[in-house]
Amino acid sequence: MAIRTKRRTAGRFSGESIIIEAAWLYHHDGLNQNEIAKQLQVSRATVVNYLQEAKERGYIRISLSPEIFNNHKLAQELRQKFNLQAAFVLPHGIGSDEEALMRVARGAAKWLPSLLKRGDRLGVAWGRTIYEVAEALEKIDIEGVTVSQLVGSMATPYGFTAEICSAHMAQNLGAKCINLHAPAVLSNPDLAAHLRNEPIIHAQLEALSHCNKAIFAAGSCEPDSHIVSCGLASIDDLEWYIKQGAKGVLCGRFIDEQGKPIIGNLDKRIIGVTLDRLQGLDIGLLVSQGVEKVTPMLAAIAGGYVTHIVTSDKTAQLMLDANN
Amino acid sequence: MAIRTKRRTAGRFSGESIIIEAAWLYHHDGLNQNEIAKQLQVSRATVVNYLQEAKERGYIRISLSPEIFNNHKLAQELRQKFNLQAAFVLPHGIGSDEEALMRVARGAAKWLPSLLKRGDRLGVAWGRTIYEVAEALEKIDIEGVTVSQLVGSMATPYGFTAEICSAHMAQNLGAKCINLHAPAVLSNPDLAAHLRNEPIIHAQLEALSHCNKAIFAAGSCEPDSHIVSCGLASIDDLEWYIKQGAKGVLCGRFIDEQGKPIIGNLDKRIIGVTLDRLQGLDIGLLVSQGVEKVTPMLAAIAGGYVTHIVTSDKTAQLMLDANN
DNA sequence: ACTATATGCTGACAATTGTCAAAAAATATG
DNA sequence: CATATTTTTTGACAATTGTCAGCATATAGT
Repeated sequence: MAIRTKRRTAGRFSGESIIIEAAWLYHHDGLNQNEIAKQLQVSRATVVNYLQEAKERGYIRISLSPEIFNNHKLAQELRQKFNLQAAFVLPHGIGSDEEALMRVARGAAKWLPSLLKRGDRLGVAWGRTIYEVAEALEKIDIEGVTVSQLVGSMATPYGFTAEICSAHMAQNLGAKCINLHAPAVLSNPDLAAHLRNEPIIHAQLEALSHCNKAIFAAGSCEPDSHIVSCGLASIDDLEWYIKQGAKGVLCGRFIDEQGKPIIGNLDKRIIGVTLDRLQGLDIGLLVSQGVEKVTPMLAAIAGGYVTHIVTSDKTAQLMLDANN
Repeated sequence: MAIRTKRRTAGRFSGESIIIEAAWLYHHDGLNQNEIAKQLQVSRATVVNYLQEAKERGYIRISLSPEIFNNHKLAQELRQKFNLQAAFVLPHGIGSDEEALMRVARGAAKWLPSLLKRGDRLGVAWGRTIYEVAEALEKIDIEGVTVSQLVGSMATPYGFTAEICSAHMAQNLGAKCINLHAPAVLSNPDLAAHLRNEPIIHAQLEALSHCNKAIFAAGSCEPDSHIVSCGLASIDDLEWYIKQGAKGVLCGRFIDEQGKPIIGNLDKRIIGVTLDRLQGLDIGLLVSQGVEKVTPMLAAIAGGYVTHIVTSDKTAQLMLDANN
């Protein structure tokens, strides 16, 4: 009785499994299934079976270029875990945190225009990151966009102010710019209250409270935090807020783990948007990067201020690893 | 005038190039082009374009499992470089040369049946490798196959002889076996000549000269070569042939670099096939493996005796690297 | 501002690939 | 040695994917 191999062997060219031969001809030599069927003397349907088996056996690996797609994967995971509309994860790269920040800022700048459409009113916060986004923006022109400065101005040792952030952004977006002609923080609550009632300031605050989109960064509550080094808060202020459970800073306001604003002495002296105005926007774009920003970012997300996010892969991974 | 990015940006989910998003959805999430088109708000034709660009840009890598396909690739290269009908390259593996020889022999045994069809007359040479092939053959039954012993018998220290090689092979193939009832080498040319004219031997030699397929190994010309250790040739014989340019041994005959037989004292005393009979066969299956076999194998191929080859990846690579 | 050129997008059609039930072949079983 | 069971192959059809000419939009040049 003739005993033969069940499955046909290729024989013709390679002696190896006909499955490997089919996979080779298809993926390496680029033949189509008909040509392969003819060459291997089987039906085309059989070639389909062989190719599927080659896939199942793992002979063929379709890998998505990791450095490109890993970040995309992280973005999807961020999107899912935090219920965001969209996320953009950039490679941290091998360089310093400084370089990563620049890359994230450039990424946000590249993305921002496609998130805006005519008639939008964009609120712009202030900080190093936002400044770099504004600088990195290529000059484009979307009709009828208005940019609003979300917090008052501040003299900084860095040479950039809230005014410059929003002005540059408006300039590069070809947008109208509404600045907030007031200091970010005053020494005295009463003065702040009076200033808020000044007609010009009142109008500006009114305008920014009608923004439908906003771009901001998360600030950390660590002692070397920006909010202290720029002079907005004193070390004592910071310690007080931390004692109250502050986990981050958003537009000059301290927030707790759930993203709820912590109202304290400082808040009464600040001229700027209140956080309730930043909830439920069409787009709340959080641009931040770095280990120390993870907790603040999570808090901001928990508070419902964020619909879109731009960050680095490293930061994204830390956010995903955080067990909450 | 509104200046926008030329290509639509995905915006919706990832901010990254829409091309990456399309590639991701297609290859990772397994969506089809219609679903992707709907999701990205473009036509399906555009999705096709995106996917093609992703391929061109190298975002998607389809790699063929190297451990599987490398040998297939080597086989193809052998086939091409040496103008062979087919090649079968087996992994040398991490073990000893002994193990590799066994693997190659088993590979040849697995392949051989698919190379035979009814009515074939298969010439079988002799040697360690061929013996292992005969042993490894699974018992099958191809009608009307005849196996011929290509060279006379020889007492060997290994306990296998040309007779056993061909007999086992015939047995496992369910084939008729024509043995050569004579010693492989005689001490005296005249005696050999007389023996060749003996009717029974003459008939057997006549039979084997009508083989249409043959299986053989290549022997090396090194001092520890099998042809010496088995007693077919003396060291003096070997040295004489090497001086004449011998590069290998095929069926007991010395060949030069071009595969041409070198006729010497020994040839007149041998009972066995002459090499001219091994040229132009339907199939000449060379089964050999090992560094020291590279030169003999190349010589055998140059002589036109080989249409099919079974070897190890290591050996195949050396053959391909040889600059001729 | 207007036209020229390039680039990207689309719809309609062509080609390729996937599915599935049934036939054929191989193997197991009574 | 006939029959049952499993595996492999196949043909016909369905779904998916690829192509290409023409259209729309963007950029460049004057």
